[in-house]
Amino acid sequence: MARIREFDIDRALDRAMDLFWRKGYAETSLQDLLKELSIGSGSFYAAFGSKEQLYDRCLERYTSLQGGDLRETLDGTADIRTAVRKVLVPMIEADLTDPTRGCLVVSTSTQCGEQPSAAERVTTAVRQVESLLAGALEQAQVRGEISPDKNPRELARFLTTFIQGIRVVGQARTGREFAEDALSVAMRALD
Amino acid sequence: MARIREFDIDRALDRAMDLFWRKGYAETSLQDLLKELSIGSGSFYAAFGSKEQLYDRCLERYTSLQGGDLRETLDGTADIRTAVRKVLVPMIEADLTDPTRGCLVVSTSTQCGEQPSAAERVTTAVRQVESLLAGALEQAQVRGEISPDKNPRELARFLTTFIQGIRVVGQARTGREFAEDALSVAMRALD
DNA sequence: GTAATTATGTATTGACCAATCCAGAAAGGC
DNA sequence: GCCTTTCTGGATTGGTCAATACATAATTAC
Repeated sequence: MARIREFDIDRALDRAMDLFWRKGYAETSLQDLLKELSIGSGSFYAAFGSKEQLYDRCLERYTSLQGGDLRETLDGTADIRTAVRKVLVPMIEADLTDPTRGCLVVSTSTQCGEQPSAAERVTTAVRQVESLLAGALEQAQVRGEISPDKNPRELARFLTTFIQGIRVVGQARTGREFAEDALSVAMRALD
Repeated sequence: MARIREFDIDRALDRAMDLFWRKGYAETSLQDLLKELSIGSGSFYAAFGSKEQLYDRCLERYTSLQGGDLRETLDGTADIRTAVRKVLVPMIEADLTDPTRGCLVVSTSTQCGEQPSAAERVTTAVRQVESLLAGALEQAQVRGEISPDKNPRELARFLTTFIQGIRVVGQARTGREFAEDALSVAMRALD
């Protein structure tokens, strides 16, 4: 019927997501993207519409991947405290390894406040984290790991907020000890 | 000796800081700044050097003002729990009133990772919050408001991290209840 | 093989960007 | 009044931006 596309859209999305993640929306120019994806502008606009639309798809992909990871960790770990640590420690490590990267949701929330679709995705992402944590905490409470007088939703909202904080101080380069001290206090909220 | 400057540098700095705060670094063009400050480009570059240098001065001003407010609240409030609430509740309220504004330090940390002077100011700002909180917590411990087996520095690092998280979820528009639930759990860390 | 359709990449568009230039204005020294 | 100095703001610079236009290449249907 017609000429077939020479590049893999999903691979391109992954690469674009990674570039936005590293450089941020404003600092990533179209030329940067074309170079990274090794395609021309014709192909770019035919496939993605615009830089803004591509960013939206990348953000969607990011939150979907992050949500999947979170769900997997929470579902696959017996003890809730171990599970929460399994979620948070890799974040601390990631920020130590590469402080420029951070979290795409956090940077979107500060950079794209004027773009409605991005703002909506940020809200959804935070709500998703809240809801996954709340579910895991409820189950842990049923298992008796969490005191019956705790409120799982409150705890989930607290942990969600704390996670965002960890991503910020991670980028602030305050070091491992800082984040680990904060984490050890936060963990006691579950007791 | 020579012609005197027709605008007040400090007033201009305040207005510029406010503009950067509302729109972010990348989204604030030089024309925006010139219009906001009601000056021409000649005066601008004579007074501030460059957009980047101006941003740095605005950030310095912001952290200095925020630090002063924090110190004042902590010093001027007898009970540490009341003091911490007095710090956090207005932040929650501010994010509800104007979710686009957020915190200049948080947005700088995600936007200006490549600019060394900005990154350094972010680190300093976070360290300053940590240190002010640690001082207040130590005093509270001496007064007997905080259990002797608590570590003030750990608590300060925790609260500092949590504050950054509050600023992020504030921009994520998850609503008042979310932030207040998170806060009520966080406060129990002091018990 | 020809027509129809879509992908590709270069060249180009108009807008905007931060920053500089420069001619003139305003101030004080003498 | 004149000279020196600094401020002022419009005009201009060179560069980059996202996006489009278009000629060409590749593919399938028939």
